[in-house]
Amino acid sequence: MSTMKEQLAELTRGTEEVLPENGLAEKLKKNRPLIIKAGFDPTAPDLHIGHTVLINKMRQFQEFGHDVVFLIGDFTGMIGDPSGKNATRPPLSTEQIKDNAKTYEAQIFKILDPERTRVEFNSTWMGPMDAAGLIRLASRHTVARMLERDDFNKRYSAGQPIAIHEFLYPLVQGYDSVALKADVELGGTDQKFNLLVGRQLQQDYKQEPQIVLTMPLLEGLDGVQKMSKSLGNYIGITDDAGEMFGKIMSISDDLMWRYFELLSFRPLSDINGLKLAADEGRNPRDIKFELAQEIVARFHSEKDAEQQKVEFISRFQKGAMPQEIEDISLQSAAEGMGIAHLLKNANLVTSTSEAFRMIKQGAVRIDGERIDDRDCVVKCGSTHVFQVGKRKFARVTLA
RNA sequence: GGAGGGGUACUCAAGCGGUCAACGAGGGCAGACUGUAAAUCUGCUGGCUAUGCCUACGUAGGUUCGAAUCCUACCCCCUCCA
Repeated sequence: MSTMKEQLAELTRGTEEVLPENGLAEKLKKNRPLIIKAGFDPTAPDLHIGHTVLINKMRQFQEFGHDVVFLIGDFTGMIGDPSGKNATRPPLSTEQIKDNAKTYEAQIFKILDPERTRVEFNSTWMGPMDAAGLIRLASRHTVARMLERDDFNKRYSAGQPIAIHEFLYPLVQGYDSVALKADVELGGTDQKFNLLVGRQLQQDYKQEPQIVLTMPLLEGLDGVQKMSKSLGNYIGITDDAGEMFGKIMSISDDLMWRYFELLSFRPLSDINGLKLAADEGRNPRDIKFELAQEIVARFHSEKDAEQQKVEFISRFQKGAMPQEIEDISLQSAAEGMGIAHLLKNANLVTSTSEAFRMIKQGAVRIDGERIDDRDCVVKCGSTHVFQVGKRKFARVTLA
């Protein structure tokens, strides 16, 4: 059993903020399992490793014997949030939410211990609440305080509209903490305000307010914008091992350190050692290997991680063809098929126009030989490896 | 309810009768250089049965030899006033 001090050091590692500052220590002094809450949106069951920053933190709490609640905000999901740009986001059905929850579980249990994770839905208590209850809840907070929230504030002073229901979302989220009697709530830095509303509501409901612990939002592969599916700069936790390994290897050196800090389970002393090694001339690429291996091992296996490293070295350091190339069979009515059509039919490009463009730019190879002739025809009864760019390969048999 | 502003490709943003598949920027993709890093340079960035054709500037019509550009109606968004 670790001392409280050690616990505290581990639990605050990588956090953006802990509010109030000494609160967590106070809670830990209680010497009982704390209730740790973290809320998730039911509409996006496909997690990427950016989300795991938070889940990793949940895991740490779990390791110290605390109770983790994975809260799915299905109530708001059922209403459907009409704010934002894509106005017609359809409300989710109960069925869909159940499916999404299953998907969530399959993904988060690669990190969390299922035995010690409670999955809850806020519709459990929000569903039965009537209009009077909601108004009572709304009376706990003032417009002025709502407007303190940064984004509301900006929109308000910029004369942009804020719909009434947007004020209700933080209240509902805060009420979730009341319903769960949360001791600690984890969230991204963007959630800070909402998490603080939880504290206030708990006090109103005569509970000891939760500790708010915010985690930074992880930058995406571009290193600038936050990781998100819609920006396409993400590493999905269901990505296959090769893809995952490759994506990690493609990040910049600066970003690598950020990922070490937020994604690695290795102790800080280890990471500092690696930084020192880099300063002394060790190739950052090799350090990146270690990161890639750790992450791939987490979501796949040690064996996969090792294999991907070997594969990576042969592919990119020695310029070999990939080990596994998808086999595709195509039929042709004529005696052959034009290269552009073949590439399109093999899904190496999205259109024949794109195929022509790629050829023009020297990105297309057949069995390693660059193709310059856009009218090149591949004869039937042959099998060749086609390549577009550095990463797309297919072994096509033309019948 | 009234007044005004606006809807252009992945995003922002020009264009306001032909030379517009649509300037420019960002993003993305590809090539060179590398460590599948960054930075930098270059090219590309609607589709097709491919040196031509087809579809695209909110939607539907209209004027015109010709429209993203003009007219009409409609839809949507935003701001201000009430």
